[in-house]
Parts: sequence; C-alpha cells; structure tokens
Amino acid sequence: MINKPVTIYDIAAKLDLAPSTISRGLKRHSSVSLPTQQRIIQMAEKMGYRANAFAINLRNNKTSTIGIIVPKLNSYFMSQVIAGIEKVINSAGYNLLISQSLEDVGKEIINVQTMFDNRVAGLLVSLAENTSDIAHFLNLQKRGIPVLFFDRTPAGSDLPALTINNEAAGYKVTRHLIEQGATKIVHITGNQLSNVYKERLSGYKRALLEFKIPFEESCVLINDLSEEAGIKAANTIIKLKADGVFVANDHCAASCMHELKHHGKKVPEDIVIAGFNNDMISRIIDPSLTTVDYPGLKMGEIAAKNLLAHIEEKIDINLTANIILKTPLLIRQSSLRNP
Amino acid sequence: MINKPVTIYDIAAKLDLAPSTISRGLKRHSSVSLPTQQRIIQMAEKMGYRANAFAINLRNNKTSTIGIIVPKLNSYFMSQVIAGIEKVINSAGYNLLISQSLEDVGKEIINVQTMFDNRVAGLLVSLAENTSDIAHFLNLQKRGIPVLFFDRTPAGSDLPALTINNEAAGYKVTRHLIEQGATKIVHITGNQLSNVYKERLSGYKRALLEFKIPFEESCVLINDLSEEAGIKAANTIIKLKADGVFVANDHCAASCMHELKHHGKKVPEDIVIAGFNNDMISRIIDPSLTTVDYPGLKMGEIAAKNLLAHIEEKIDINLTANIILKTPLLIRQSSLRNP
DNA sequence: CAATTTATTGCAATCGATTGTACAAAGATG
DNA sequence: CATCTTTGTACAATCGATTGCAATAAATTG
Repeated sequence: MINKPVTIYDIAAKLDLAPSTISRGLKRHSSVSLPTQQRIIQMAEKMGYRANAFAINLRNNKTSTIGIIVPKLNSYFMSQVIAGIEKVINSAGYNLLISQSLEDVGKEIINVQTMFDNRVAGLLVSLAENTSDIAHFLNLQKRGIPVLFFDRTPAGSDLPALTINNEAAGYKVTRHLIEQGATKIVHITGNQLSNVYKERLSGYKRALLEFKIPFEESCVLINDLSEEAGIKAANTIIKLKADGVFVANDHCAASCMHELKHHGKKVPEDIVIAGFNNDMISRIIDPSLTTVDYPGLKMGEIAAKNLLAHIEEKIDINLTANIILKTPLLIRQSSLRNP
Repeated sequence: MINKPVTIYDIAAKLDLAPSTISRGLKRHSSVSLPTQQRIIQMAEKMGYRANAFAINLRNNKTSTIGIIVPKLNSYFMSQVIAGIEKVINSAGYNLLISQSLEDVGKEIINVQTMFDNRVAGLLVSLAENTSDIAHFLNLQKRGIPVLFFDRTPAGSDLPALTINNEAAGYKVTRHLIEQGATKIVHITGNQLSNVYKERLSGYKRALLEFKIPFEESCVLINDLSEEAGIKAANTIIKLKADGVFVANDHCAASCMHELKHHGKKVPEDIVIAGFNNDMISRIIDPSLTTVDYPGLKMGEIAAKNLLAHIEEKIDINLTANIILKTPLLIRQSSLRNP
C-alpha cells in the first residue's frame, strides 16, 4: 500500500485551522499563539508531516543545495575535499549535489546547466583539465549564484578561487631533490592547460635556474598521471639516466618508483623521488614517498565555509580575495640520502 | 546586474500565445501545429529559457534524481561504484544526490529523511556498519520509492540487494593461504554487524574447518580496518606467531604488511598475506598484495541499471532476485611461496 | 450552404508552502 | 460605554509548469 504525503492542508483540516496558520505555527512565528503552536507541532509530528521541498523551493526560488563539479571522484584527495565540504554544509542544513566532468569540458558545461536547473544555492568547482574558456560559469554569476573554484582554477581570471601555491610547492620539491644531490631531474606532470600542473612546472624551472642546472625539455613528461603512465615514465627515466624524479601526484609517483625498483634502481641511492598530495599510498609504500601535504579535508572545509558565507550573508563573492593554503613538504625515505 | 529566469509566461507574452501552448509546444505535443512548435522552440532558445525543475517536480510529485547513501566516500572502491552509477544514470537523464552516513546509523536516518524530502526517484544504499534495524528505509518503500542495497546489505531481510559472495571469497582466500603453507592465520576484519565482514569470517572459518585447523578466537582481530589499525594488528600478529594474515580490506592489509616488514618479517617467506578489494595500492606495494577483485565500477553500473529499470518500468523492486557478483581471487607476491 | 468533424489554441484548476493584508475578538483606555 | 490597541487567525495571491476540458477556427461532408 502506498501512502501519500501529509500536507499542511491535511493538518489544517484536522485542527480546523487555516493552512497559513499551520505554516506559521510550524516555524514558531510569533503571530501564532503558543498553545496553537503546540497543537500544530504535535499534530504534524503525529501525522508524519514532511515539508515538500519543491513547493518551498518554488516559492522561494532557491534551494538549500550546494553543487559541486569535480574532474573525477576516484582520488583520495577529492574524497577528502568532499568529506570536508559535506561536514560544513550539512551542519548548516544544506545538501550536496555532486557530479564529475570526467576531465571533459563538454560534460562540464552540461553539469553546470544541470546545477542551474536545480537552482543550487552555490557552486564549488574544480575544473576539467582541458577547460580554458569559462564562459559557462558566467551565467550563474549573472543569476546571482556564487561560484567558487578550488584546486583547478581558471587561469588569468579574477573569479574567486581557493588554491595552494603550486609554484612555490614545485620549487620546494625540486630544490629539496637538488639539495639531496640530484643533478638531472625528470618532472612528470599533467595537462598544461591546468593551472596546477603549469605552476608546478614553473616552480621546478625556477629551482633549476637558481641552482644553475640547465632546463631540458626532454626531462618534462606530460601524461595523465595514471598508474600506467608511471610505469611508462620509469622506462624513459632510465633511458635519460636521470637521478631525480618529481611527479605531480602520488599514485603516479608510486607506480613509477615501483617500476624503477623493478629495473634494479635503488631509491633513494640511485634516484631520489618525490610525489605530490600526501595520499595514503605515500606512507605505505617502501621507501615511503617524499611528498607535498595537500590538505584536502581542510580545503573542502574552507571552500564550503566561504561559499556559505556568501550565500547567507549575500556578500558579493567576486569581492573575495583569493585564498591560498599552505602546503608543507613532507620529507621521507624516497628522497633522503644524507640523514 | 542580475537577470531573472525566463518562464513559459514570458515566452507566451512574446509570441502572444497561451502558456499552456508553450508548455505543449516545447514538448512537441501533437496538438500544437508544427509551425507554432517551431516558433516556440526558437523563441525559447533565443530567450535562454530553462524549465524550472521545482515547478515540474511539484506538479509531478517526483524527480529525476537518484539518491545514494554510503558509509564513506574516501575509498577507491566507493569512488568506483559512484563512477559506475553516474555513468548509467546520467545518460538516462538523472542526477545524483550523494551523502555519507560516516558509519553512523543516526546520520543514516537523517540522510534517508533528506532523500525523501527531495523526493528522490530511487535510492541506492550501502549501510553504515552499525545499522541493524532498517525501519527507516521502509517508509520509502511505502511511498513507492524503490530502494536497492549494495555491498553492505541488511542481514536477514528480503529487500533487494546487490552483493558479492563474501563467504565464498573469504573461503577462497583462506584456503589459498593454507595451501601456501600457512598454519596459523590471523583474520583482521570489521564490525560484525556488517554482513560483509561477518560472511568473510564465516568463509574463513569454513576453510579452517575443512583443513582441520583449529579455530582460535584470538586470531580474529576486529577493528575499523584503518591504516592505524593495520599497524596495531601487526604487533599482535607477531605476538601470536601467526604465519598467515587475511585482512578484509587492502589499505589495512598494506599498512599491516608494511609494519610487519618493519619488524623484520619477510613476506611471503615468514608470513603470507592477503587483502580484499583490489585497490590501486595492492598493485603498487612491495610485495604486491594478493587480494580479491571487487569490481566497484561494475557494481555501480549494475545497481544503477536495476534501480532505473524499476523506476521507469514500475516493476515492484521487491520482486527482484538478489544479485551476486563474481569476485576472482588475484594471487600476487604477498602470498606466493611456491611458484 | 448548412452541418459536422477536425485541428489548434486558450482557460482555469492544480501541485504545497509562503506571506502581505484583512478581519474579528479580546483587552486597554478615556 | 465607545474607541483604540493588541492578538490571533483567515483569505487570497503567488511561485512555474501541467493538463482536462472548453472554445474557436478551419476543413470536410452531405
């Protein structure tokens, strides 16, 4: 048997009151007498009343839903970010609508439309790697829906964004590898349309320059940073006779290191390696992986808090300064030659 | 400047037609003449019309949103499941509303309420570990909203569920470890209220029984299967002088193995180890980890397809047979003594 | 050419909750 | 006791799309 939902009209009929009184009574509006409030609330409870979200949203023309668009869900980092976001917005009474662009602008555009159709109260976005034009987000802005970018943010735009200092992190890692004696460092990274990978490369170059190591184009390997890419890269590294590797993500670094060991290379003796993100895997593999601590949970929390502030206090989000999180370098066995 | 959304009334005014005609025209209803349809569709396009989802949902009293409640998002397996679900439902025009119970029944109950409030068309659920009573899902059933459980499913209920044969998998792993010469096998597992962990333990016991190895209560370590738990368990394993370990998840297995190696134990020579899930980490660590291939992506796809079939064809989901996926044992270095 | 059918389009109610305003009953004031 | 507040509740419009039914115009038929 299928029950149908209880409405304020049903409650009104039972208590012989007007629907408007029920509506106000449920919200403890002062214009409804206390005894009446009690009766209403008790009856609503008893009848199993649940407000119809659509009716409310239609009336208010907004929701308590936050949208989030990310390139892919299957990374530890992203799960952490989402966990951080959920933690904040749930306790503020919001829901999350999640979707993935799967690194494709086309899908990203569709996702933005869907988010708009569902009248999200705000949007958190980490861009697909091949997104260069961000026109599809401007419609939301026009409609007064705040958009906040995190991690993968639009290049050369003044839209509000939450990032880490990728250039500085790239520099720190590279400098550390050099200080550990590396003289030829390969950098494995992702699509250069993406700010994160571009900036890490910049940092890498700056460190080389500072230590007067010539930059070689052949030492920069651009791929999808997957497990397979790491294996492939390992072979290139051996051919290049490099003695240092800086990978822009831990999974790829781990698989690359695994493959290098397979080929008889000793880490860190023959080659020093560093990753990026501080994924779980970086702690468990042997030798443990030097990496950059990318605080996903914290990033999620901060992103959510900022967005909420803009939604609820109606401050123009475009006036927000960009936020840059600190990312400490975690030095572990994979790069430590002289303890 | 903030634009306000275009409605069918705006279009109607522009074309000097009735809103109802616009509504029908946009859906290419046969009662609207073809030229009028053209005019309507073109004008809608031009004015940037987007249907108000709430108005539609309110009218139809249903949505094209699928809800999903999982214990935690931060596992590779779960990301895969979600990717699989998204793949299927997106191409069918549905959205995903995701939330985590964080292994807490209380939060799970709240999540179910939220899902109901948002009138999800259907619900996919993997239970929190301490959920024993599933009364909170029955309301949805009563309201005609199909619910399908996957992975962590309710014990002793006839609700539709999608699982793997955990008992058989547990048996296969244990048997394999015994065949590789293990005589005292520790089983590290999770909350026994959860079907998956309970059944894997059953399989473990059956294998011991079959090979006439006495079952010892002290050899079953129940914890949260975290990285830390793995480290702690390693010490217990050494004290117990076990020579085999079957862990109910790869991450915990990896950290446990790491810690065992740290204490000078050789894997697989001194101790054979197997995990569960075939997470990325199982392939990258050294030695590579024997594990059970848990096909997350496939599970997500099947779950979504089944749910959709029930939503769209209105077949009573409770008549569906439970689905059980195959899970091959992947034998790798961590347990292979005699090649 | 009148009568009837058919093709289009419009009217108005509906979904459930909200909210400005009107109204009635109670109490306060002179 | 009449007038003015105050308090509590009700009325009715509104949000945007849908849909059964009515209405009009055009086309067909006898």
